Amino acid sequence: MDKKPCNSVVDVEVRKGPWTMEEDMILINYIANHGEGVWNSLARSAGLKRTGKSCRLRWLNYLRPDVRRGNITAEEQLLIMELHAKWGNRWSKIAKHLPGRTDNEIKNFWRTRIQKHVKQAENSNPLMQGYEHNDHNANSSASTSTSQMSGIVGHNQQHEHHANDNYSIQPCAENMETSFPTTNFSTGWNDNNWSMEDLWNMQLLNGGE
DNA sequence: AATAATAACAACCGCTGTGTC
DNA sequence: GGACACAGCGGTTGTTATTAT
Repeated sequence: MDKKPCNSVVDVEVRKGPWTMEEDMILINYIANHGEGVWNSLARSAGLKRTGKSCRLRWLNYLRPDVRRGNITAEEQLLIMELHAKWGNRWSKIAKHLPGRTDNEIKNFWRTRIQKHVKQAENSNPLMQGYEHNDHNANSSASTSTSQMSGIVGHNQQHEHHANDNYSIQPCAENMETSFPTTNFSTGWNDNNWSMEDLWNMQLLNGGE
């Protein structure tokens, strides 16, 4: 990392909140031409009124071409649970074993879906009580937790059918492959909701400049 | 149909580790 | 070795969408 005198972006006007399509385009174009890294200066050079941190996060979690979105498969769920049982909240470490998934996505998935069911299961089944402690104690038995959690996945499926009609515990590398390239994460259209395909198509049309 | 409650997700914040000067 | 800037991580919050009443 080189260390140059660097006027803080914070001094200037800093935009916060949801990214606009225009900002996304600027970021994509800039990275396509100059590559990623040195995020603070990137943000300035690209003319984005965002912090480098914000740019990095947006790129890593959302704009990167290899980011997979939506529909976490049953295999991925199991893997997440297994790795979480092993490592605890080491989201980035877990994410490395799930190609295309981001730590943020896995973290959100865990907190919003799995943890909820763990709590429910705990209330109805004392056997589950060891699991949540893995949040704080990553050394608990992985195999025990995982096998118990499998039941939860099944339960989860019943509630998640709207999100993934293909849920079934069977080898679904095929599912993953076929669904990935055409995955459209949009749930609707508004100023802030466009498909990555659109953005990348536009980027290509612009000739990357 | 309107409203409230809940779920899901995107983004921000604070902290820590690392490299450079 | 200390100061600084950047990168990365994990926790938390805010917003939007969906479901239930």
